[in-house]
Amino acid sequence: MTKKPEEPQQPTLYTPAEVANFFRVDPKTVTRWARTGTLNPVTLPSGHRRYHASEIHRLLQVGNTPDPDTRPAADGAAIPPPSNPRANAILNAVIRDYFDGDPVALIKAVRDGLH
Amino acid sequence: MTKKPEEPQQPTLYTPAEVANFFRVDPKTVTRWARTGTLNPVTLPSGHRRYHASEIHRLLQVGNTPDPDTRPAADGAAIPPPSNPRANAILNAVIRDYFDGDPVALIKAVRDGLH
DNA sequence: TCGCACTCGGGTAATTAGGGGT
DNA sequence: AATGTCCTAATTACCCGAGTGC
Repeated sequence: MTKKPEEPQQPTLYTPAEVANFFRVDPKTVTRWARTGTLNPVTLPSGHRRYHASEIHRLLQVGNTPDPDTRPAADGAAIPPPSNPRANAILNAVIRDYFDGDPVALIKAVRDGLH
Repeated sequence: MTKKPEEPQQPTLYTPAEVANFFRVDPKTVTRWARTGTLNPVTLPSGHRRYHASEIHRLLQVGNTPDPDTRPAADGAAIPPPSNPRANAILNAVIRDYFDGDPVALIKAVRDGLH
């Protein structure tokens, strides 16, 4: 982020319009899905919504390997990214605010979200 | 990160770009939130802003449905979100931006920070 | 001191939410 | 029951130039 954007990264959150295009429906319909609980988006302070890419992909049944989102190169992924002090700072804050200060809990959460 | 537990933990501060990535909005929007009082950032002498991680995390979880509601168990699902849905958006962003989209790399980083 | 990416402003076009009615 | 469309108000995105951070 404060680094370089370089490649067209895959967003982890989608806008209503993007989701609407994926499903070929009106954005209004996407909004209804959110209100009825079909989708669980992130809500901005203003009330606007952003939809989890993983959730959208799952519903689109793109659940194959070509999933453009978080893809763990299970195999010998050349060289693991170097430890980033910035990332460490953020992770500490996340662990403190979301996982009761327990790093293991975070690892579990991420791991559970993988297979 | 989880190492060097010596000093009193300083509050983690996010840049406008980082906050923008977490919410999938334009950095300008983050600035607007600050001006309208939605966010109470640290203001540098120059006028630039830095946002408290705790505050961002709090807003980020407002729109996320904390309840593990009944989800359509679509088999062959893609990568489901982390078990802690409230940390979903931010963790995915961190994985994407700092760990080359590789969740395993994040886990390693956290694990290495434990001892 | 230089360079580059980022952030600050404003101004204007494009999206979004919400309700109502089809 | 589920969508698509019309409307308004509110919010957000992209444009610019200038200043700041690292």
